[in-house]
Amino acid sequence: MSAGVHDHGAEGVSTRTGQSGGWIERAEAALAEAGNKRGGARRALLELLDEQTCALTAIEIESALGRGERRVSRASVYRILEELERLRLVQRVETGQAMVRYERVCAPDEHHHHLVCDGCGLVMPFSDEALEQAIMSLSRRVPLTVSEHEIVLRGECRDCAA
Amino acid sequence: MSAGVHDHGAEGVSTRTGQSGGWIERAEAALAEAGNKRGGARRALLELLDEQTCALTAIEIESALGRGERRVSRASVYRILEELERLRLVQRVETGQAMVRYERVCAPDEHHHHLVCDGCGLVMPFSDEALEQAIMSLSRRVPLTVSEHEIVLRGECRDCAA
DNA sequence: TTCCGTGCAAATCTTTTGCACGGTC
DNA sequence: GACCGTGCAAAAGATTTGCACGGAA
Repeated sequence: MSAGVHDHGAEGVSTRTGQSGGWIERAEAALAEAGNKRGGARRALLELLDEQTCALTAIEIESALGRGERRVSRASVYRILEELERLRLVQRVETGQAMVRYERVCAPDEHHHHLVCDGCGLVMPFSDEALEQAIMSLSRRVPLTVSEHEIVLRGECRDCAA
Repeated sequence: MSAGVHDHGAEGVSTRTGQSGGWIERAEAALAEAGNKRGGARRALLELLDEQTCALTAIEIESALGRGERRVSRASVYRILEELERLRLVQRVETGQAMVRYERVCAPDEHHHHLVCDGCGLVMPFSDEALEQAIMSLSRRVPLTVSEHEIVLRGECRDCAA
């Protein structure tokens, strides 16, 4: 089937670094549409998120940006992420690690979930068609108008098991 | 199939209040086995968790106990939950609501996941056999020795939609 | 008697908020 | 010029830790 673990050479699934079908452009357009002006901090954050393979915490984002040429204050990181989440350009990921993670929302066909290593904290994306089918079918039978779902598998990664 | 939403009169699934196949007894035994002495706070917390239909936050646990005859300090709530989690008698549930929730771990056939209403914060348990199958199958094809999984469906509950 | 369980208060850490300045429109 | 975006510092919460006492073994 399609248990695609991204960026790990497994059964062919999209790698999602960089060219993301113009996520940044889409984001900037949506932001403008929503009546926002441009801003350097937000631009830097968008570029960082667009390069990511998987979800980052606010702290990781802050320090990643600190290393580059455009420093961004932590308050701005949170404010910008909040706005992006509202516009559904970014989504939160709860990995059970005491801090929320954020990642860009990509095209539906790039929809994925997460593997978390309890040992080292590594977070990896994966996707599986059968799982999505089960979720979709389930969503119709539940007393809730389901708008999103999140799945996390926890365990021990290969390095930690070695 | 079996999209069982507990305690909502849907297609027959276990209600899980009270008689839980002796969860408290199992817990006390495991605790003793691990070299712990007895304690009033922990006993009260165990009884509370055993009565629950679904996951509670530490704060909710503290105030629920505060209303009863045995008050328990917040620090103890966290320490006890931590110990119970280590012994796999309790599990954390990340509902994306800024606070971690905890619930007792019951028999495998009572294994369930959660529906969360974005409107009012209501958390409901559900279980689905097809979903578990998909997860099990998937777990074998992933570069991680999977020990647990967590699924959250978010949306709008009937009351909030009305 | 020894050691664990618990309460209390202080410390940590993530996330949020208030305010002021500077840039965008 | 008006208003938004951003940095800084303080505030707000949840969770954790240090310490001392009382109960369990």
